[in-house]
Amino acid sequence: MSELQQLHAHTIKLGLSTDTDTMGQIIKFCSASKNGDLEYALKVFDGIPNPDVFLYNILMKGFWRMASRPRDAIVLYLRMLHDAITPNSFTFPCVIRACCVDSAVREGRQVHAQVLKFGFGEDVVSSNNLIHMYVNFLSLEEARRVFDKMPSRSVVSCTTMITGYARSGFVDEALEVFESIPEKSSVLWNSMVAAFVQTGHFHGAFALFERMLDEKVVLDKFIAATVLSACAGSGALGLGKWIHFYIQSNEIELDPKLASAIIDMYCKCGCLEKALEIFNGLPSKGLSAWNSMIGGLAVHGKGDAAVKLFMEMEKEKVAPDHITFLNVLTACAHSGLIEEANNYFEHMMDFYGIKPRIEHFGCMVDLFGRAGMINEAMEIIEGMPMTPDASVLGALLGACRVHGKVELGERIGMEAIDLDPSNSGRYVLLANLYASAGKWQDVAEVRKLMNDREVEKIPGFSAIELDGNISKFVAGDRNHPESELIYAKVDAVLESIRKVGYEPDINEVLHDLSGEDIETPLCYHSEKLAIGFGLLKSKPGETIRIYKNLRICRDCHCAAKLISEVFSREIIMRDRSRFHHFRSGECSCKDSW
DNA sequence: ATAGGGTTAG
Repeated sequence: MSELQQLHAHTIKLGLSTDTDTMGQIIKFCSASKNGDLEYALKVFDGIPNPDVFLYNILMKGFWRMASRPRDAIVLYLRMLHDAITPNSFTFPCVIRACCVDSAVREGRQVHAQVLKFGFGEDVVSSNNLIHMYVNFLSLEEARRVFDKMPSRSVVSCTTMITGYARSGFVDEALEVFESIPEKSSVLWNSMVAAFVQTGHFHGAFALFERMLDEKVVLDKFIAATVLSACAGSGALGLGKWIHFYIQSNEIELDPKLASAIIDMYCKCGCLEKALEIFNGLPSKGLSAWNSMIGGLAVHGKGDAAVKLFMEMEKEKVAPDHITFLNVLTACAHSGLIEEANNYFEHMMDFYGIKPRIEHFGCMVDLFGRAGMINEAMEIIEGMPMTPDASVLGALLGACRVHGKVELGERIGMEAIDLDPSNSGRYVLLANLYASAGKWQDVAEVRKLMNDREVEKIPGFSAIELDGNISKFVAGDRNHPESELIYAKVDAVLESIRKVGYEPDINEVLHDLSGEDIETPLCYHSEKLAIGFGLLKSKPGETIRIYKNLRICRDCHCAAKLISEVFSREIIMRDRSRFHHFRSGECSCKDSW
């Protein structure tokens, strides 16, 4: 910047201080390069009597890109029109983006009209930015209308559309757009893999990734991060390790996001030690790496370690963000650290000035709910500055179910269901709550409501990976080719733990939280089939890792503890909300989940 | 003439 100022002084001496082209270069440097200075650019701009369209464009770019002042970019555009300067094809991408990041919906639509008025309706870049803007406004129909009207769509148009569909959960529409363009770039491939991941279609993500490798598309750091998140989401450790190895052997740069994706993958696939090893080995730990590691310790029930790591982070002067606190609070919730959570909740607001979001309140509700402090949980909900959403109420409903608060749970459950009628979990929770109180009539009514509304039940499954192959089991499943053997093993295993006191809890069958089919005998729940298969196929002493998409049921939890003791096996099971490490007859969750 | 668009973690 200092060299630039010297140069600027020089140009003034030469009498060029009002020369548009020369000043254009100076403003371009100030408002478009990394170490520029927007204020300086503004001063220079103000000294120019008749700025041309290039000057306006480049300064608008500076406003939204360098200074995050999108509003000023929009104002500058208005001034430009007022000065009767005709916009060109470079003008609109800037203004549209400014409307987009400023969430200026009304202005955005007006700018769209002007794009057409000035004759840039067929400009590819302007159209792509319009699509991006409407996607950001969550107005997929308008985005699609722009997309459909384009005389020639680029691969960028498709990528933007796919990303938009994915964010709103429309994976089929995304796939249709993906297949519609023959020349696929690696960015496009990545956006489609990410679309599968974001919508929870991990299988689709892996299948597309394989197809991508077949077509010899280069596996870059973006795709690596996306596939790692798919591995994290589905517990696919084998593939996750493969990607990690690939990154190392191809010397792909470990940027903060990629490092965080690797750590998160190891955490979510049950390898906490490996995650710590990578975390500790990072030459410089970005905020994202700290966040992932704290979050990992949280879901593994290591609240103390998570809190300690957070303190270390403060010592290293890394500024935490709202995710850091979400993870710290989650850690406290899963370890029953009530006082610490209260302190950090305050600390976040008072010391760091971070306003709690709805997720933070949800976390506090969960914390008190798990600890059976229902009144405190209620107080959190009543004190929230925003309307509680279904997930906050769902957390309280879960607590009511566990602690037998039938009346409150009934009221909260109804509210949560009304707010999000398509979420099957809340119906199941409410039905379980009624069942535990013996209110069978109400159980039947909830079931009927669910049927009438055609709410899709998520089938519970347990998955186990052995030698890189993933086997999936649902309750009472006989589809596995070795199913005879597996069932015999399960029977034998249950017999041997019965000798040390296992008794199937018949009463719990009707109101467990696992979402397994109620008709299936407890002894063939998917968790037990997966454990049986694991014992059958692995060597003595090897750790058994299981992934369950819903929450583990109470009876399976009890059985797993005993199995870990009788068979001297460590069993690491990830369920919907956390990890359970079964070892020597005990579980790391200390029976509160 | 100069300049513009899409992808990844928590």
